[in-house]
Amino acid sequence: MAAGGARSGAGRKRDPEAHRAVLAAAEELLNEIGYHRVTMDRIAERSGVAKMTLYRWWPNKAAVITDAVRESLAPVAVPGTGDAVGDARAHLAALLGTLTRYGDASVVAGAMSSRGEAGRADLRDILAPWLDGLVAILGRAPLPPEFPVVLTAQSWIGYVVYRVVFLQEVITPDDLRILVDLPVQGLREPAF
Amino acid sequence: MAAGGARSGAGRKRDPEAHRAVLAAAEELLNEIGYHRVTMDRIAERSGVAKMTLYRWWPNKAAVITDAVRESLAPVAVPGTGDAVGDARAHLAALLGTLTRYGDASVVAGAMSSRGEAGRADLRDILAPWLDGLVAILGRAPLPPEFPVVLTAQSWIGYVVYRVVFLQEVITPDDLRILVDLPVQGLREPAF
Amino acid sequence: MAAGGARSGAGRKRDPEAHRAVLAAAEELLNEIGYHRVTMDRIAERSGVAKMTLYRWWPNKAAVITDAVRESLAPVAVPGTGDAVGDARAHLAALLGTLTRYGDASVVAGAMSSRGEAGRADLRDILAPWLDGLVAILGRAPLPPEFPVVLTAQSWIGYVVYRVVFLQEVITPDDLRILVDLPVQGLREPAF
Amino acid sequence: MAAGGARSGAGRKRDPEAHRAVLAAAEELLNEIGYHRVTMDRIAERSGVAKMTLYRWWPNKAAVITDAVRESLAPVAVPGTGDAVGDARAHLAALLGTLTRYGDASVVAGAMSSRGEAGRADLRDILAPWLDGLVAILGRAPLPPEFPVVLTAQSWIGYVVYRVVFLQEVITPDDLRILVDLPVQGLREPAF
DNA sequence: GGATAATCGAGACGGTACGTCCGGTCTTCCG
DNA sequence: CGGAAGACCGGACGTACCGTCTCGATTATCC
Repeated sequence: MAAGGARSGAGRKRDPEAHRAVLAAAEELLNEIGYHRVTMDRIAERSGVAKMTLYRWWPNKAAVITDAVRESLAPVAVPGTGDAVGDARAHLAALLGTLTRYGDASVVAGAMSSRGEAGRADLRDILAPWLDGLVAILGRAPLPPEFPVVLTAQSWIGYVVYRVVFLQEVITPDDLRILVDLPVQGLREPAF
Repeated sequence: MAAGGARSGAGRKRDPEAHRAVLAAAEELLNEIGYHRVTMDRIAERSGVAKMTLYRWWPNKAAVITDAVRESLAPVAVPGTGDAVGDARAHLAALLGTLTRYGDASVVAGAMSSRGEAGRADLRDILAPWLDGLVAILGRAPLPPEFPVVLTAQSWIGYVVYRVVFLQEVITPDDLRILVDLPVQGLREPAF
Repeated sequence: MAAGGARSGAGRKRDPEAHRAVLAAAEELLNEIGYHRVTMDRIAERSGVAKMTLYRWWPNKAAVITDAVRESLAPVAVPGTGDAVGDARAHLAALLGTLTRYGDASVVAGAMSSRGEAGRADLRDILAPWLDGLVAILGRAPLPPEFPVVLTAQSWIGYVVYRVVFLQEVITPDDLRILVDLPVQGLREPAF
Repeated sequence: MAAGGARSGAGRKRDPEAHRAVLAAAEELLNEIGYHRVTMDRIAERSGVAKMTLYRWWPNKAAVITDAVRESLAPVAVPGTGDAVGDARAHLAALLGTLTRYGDASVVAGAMSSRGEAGRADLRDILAPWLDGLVAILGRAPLPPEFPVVLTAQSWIGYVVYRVVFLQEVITPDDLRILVDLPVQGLREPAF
């Protein structure tokens, strides 16, 4: 227009409450009815946020769920008792608990992946702290410098992901004990 | 009323060509446009088979895709050179090739899981030969009897699945070498 | 596909009951809640027909309503008592009744027009029988051959449409009597 | 809406330029993309006026368009040559030009009607000067006192509205000549 | 060979969710 | 303190896909 007027910088601010309500509703619904029955309409209804607003901030359903899951996960706390083997076991047990928090973790993971590189980045972001934690634990252990710390941690996480997320099998504490001992035992108790 | 008439056994026979055409079309489409853009209608159109016929033989889309994937995978050939470590590496490399055959393996896996227990059984069926192969290879190695053969094989497969399917990372031959050496090295070169 | 199979001409037949139910539901809703509150979803729900089926047979809401209106209108019966003036009056009164059948005829007409040429063709189709009727009535009257029969009929219909549809005014029987007498009176009672 | 106004004393004065810009933008858009594709957002964007400001002055979209149309229409000038028949023809020709100014006049009319009584009042306001003009012209003609002046004028306007707005037909000068002669000819040339 | 059955291609159908669009209201900040 | 900027709710839109359901035509088997 011609006369007077405000420049940019104006405009209503994004409602943080709406953002929070959406993620909360999404997470509740995920728990209650499972991924494939969660609907954008249902999220909108439950959160009291208009569907249009959902799509203003998230490109699609998978993105909302991803965000909700990430938000809902407790921050990863790395145990530090000094006993590397025990810490690793505890950390993996915690990861296991996280991965079984939602019934159909593999469906959720598939949904994330379906968003392409962005989705996989989300997946990496979610799993990265766990890897870092294991690496830190192993870093505190008296291992030879050439020990493949990262790869070991990856194989542990892989074991858990593979059995629990992919195959929905049950991992026992014993399994974790043996798993952690596997690469380290050669170092601790050299032979049989 | 009971005596007369033709009894069962009559009727047109199932067309085996239709079955083959469906799986071929499904696999092509999976390669070309990715899981979530494959539709039953598209499979029907491409294969020249009526949609109704699809549903006569498969309960749903995920089942068709699962079958198509299973069919398309080369039969698992377990190497048997006698060198357990080399065989394990070769076998894992082959698995790696299989898992990267379809761009979005994790989406497919998620889709399978979304079918519930039946889908996970399919997933297990597909992965079981690989596990069995590794177990067989390890069984031929000079390992102490209490060595956790199955768990070791699972951690290997887990490592590959986790990095390649979940995170879409690249696994190098070196990675595989280190991975396989990890649990075994303590046995071969007892101490430092 | 390869072997066996049916040729074209097959396929489930269009369900005539669905077609009928849609138009009935649309007409009911039009009467009950008015054009702009009629919704494709509501039509679908009321008729028990899937929304997708609506869009298979009609391009949009306006087309459905147009069809419903056309269907609901009683066939135009041209009176033929021999008294041209009386017949014309009766015919116009009937038209008037038709046009006030739906509260907001001009909204409906606007909706039809919004479909472009196709919609205007529908409008013409609906009004054409009324014009033809008046022309036929005038054709039976003892008028000089150069009398502008069609134009007269159009001016009569125009009068009714303009006042009743556009302005939502009330037309009295007296109005109609005077209207019809207007162009004819010069012929019947030559001068004043 | 027309005048509206700034209140007493304090505060910034209402910007008349904004008012003008809105109506100009609305009218341009109406010409360019047609009624149903004109949106309040587009009017706001084109005019540089905030949407909120639109709704401060006009109750809804139809009102803005109505105002824009009314503003854009040239003031009705009633011809007064003394020749009633010629004047009537000229006046109707001018009306015809006005009604065809916007492609989809019936859509606009429908939109106005959709506002209920208020909208129809707008419609009447727009058309009233034309009716008054014709009545004035007929009032200057040497007609018998009982001649239905208003009804005649209405039938003329109705003829034009019906054919041009409703059916989007073309009206020729000849049509108008015959139309006007119709009710009057009986008076001028009593019989055949 | 004729009746009986099962299969197939074609495609309409009910249902459900998607992602978009727009009308109209409300909030924030700038000049 | 008026107004531009723009987020927000509500609700309809038109599309896509799933899995079911007729059709009519096409084989096979059995009597």
